[in-house]
Amino acid sequence: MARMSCPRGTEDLLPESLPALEHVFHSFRSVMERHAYREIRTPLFEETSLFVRSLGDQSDVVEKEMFTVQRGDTNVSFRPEGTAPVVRAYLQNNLDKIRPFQKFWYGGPMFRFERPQAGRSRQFYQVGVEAIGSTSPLLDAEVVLICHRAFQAMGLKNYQVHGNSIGDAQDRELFRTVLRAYFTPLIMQRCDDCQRRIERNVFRMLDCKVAQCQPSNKQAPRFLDHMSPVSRARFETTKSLLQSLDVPFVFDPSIVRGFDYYTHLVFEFRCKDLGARDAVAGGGRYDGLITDLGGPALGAVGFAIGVLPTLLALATQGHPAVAPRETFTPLFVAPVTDGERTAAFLLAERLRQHGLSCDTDYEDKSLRALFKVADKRGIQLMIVLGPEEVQQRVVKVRVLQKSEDVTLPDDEHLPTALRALLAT
RNA sequence: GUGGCUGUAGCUCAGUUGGUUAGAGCAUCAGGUUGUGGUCCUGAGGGUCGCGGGUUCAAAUCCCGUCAGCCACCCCA
Repeated sequence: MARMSCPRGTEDLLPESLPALEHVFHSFRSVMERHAYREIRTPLFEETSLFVRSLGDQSDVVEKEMFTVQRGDTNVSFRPEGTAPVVRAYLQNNLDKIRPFQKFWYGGPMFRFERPQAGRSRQFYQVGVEAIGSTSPLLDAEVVLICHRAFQAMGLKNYQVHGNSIGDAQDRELFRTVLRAYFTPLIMQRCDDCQRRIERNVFRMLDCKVAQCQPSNKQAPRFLDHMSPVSRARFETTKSLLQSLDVPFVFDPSIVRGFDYYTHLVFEFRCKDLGARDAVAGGGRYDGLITDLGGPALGAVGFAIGVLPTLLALATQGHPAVAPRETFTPLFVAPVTDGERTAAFLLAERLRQHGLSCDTDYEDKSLRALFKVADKRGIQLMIVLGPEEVQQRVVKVRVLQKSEDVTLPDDEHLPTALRALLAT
């Protein structure tokens, strides 16, 4: 039988690599708590219609990237992103009536049926926030700021925030018409993709990388010039606030979100130490989504950080917290002969009952072999239990770093004595 | 979904124009020291050369297919 492997685009996170993941999650959580965001957990799958309604039935994600399960008349999909589920939970639990403004954070796996490449897999991890119930431009700035603070806490360097405003739905409808009018006479000069995009997603044309499309992009109308004064003013407020807070924010008119529910601020954090796929976080304001899902007209803004791309960037930057490493256990009980194996097992268990992290041998290894293993694992104290120790009701403790042996009575004070030795 | 590159031990890689039992370093295990680690020395285990087919007296090596990984698109958190 062929050896099994995990499905394409998924990976096992082995014990050595989990400290890196924890580093990201812990940093994120502490920044969120400082800013009064509260954790929310939604199911890993939702009714498919939630994503169809929120992302749009013709978006690529809905059309071909969802993991969908049909059983009887139940049709669910593994969540491809975190925003729609949180908004759904907000509305379902009547939070819009109880306490309309809430700041949430969440973290966990998302799923998309995509072709895997570096920083992109079929099960990927995100941490993110959704601040629901306010249209304040201060909140726009806060959300970008805390993403920046989160990356600072993680120790990431070399990144910039690329931000843009796409106005409100009205602004965008207007601009769509303006852009189409501009591009239509030039369409024959554009690449094949752009010829499709003019109908499907005309905003993407501004972001086209094909050389032949560059000249007509340079002359293209700018969104900011066609936006209502109110929309433009709120973007200016957010932008200057961020600049005064030393957030590395740059205006980038090519940032365009694919989903219809986005309004006003859209942004992406990009790290230079990644390849072509250089985004480590993305987000924006989505004032349209809550009504799309049947709720009242409330504003909301959020972002999500890609955990694995962030880890990749931290790794190339040589950040020590993300290097693979052994899990730390300070104590090890080593039997000298086969006669003490059971006693060693029981002693280890007794120490654990006193709150000490402790391991012992399960492979019938020689004492010499146990010391070699202890050294590799960074054990601090080796508790040696041989025939003589058992007879005299003592243990011999080797302090590995100092190469010193200490004999301690094996009585009710042993855990305290070991704790004292660990502290030195 | 499209295109390109790669695929030899757990890892990093050698492997001469196709030629006999496919190698090294690291890692693992055991021993040198039968109650003591980090250094050193000795030895051992581990590979149907991604998989399938073809060419050939002979294939890790050449050809085709397939799968997987990587890279770039498409698209996007």
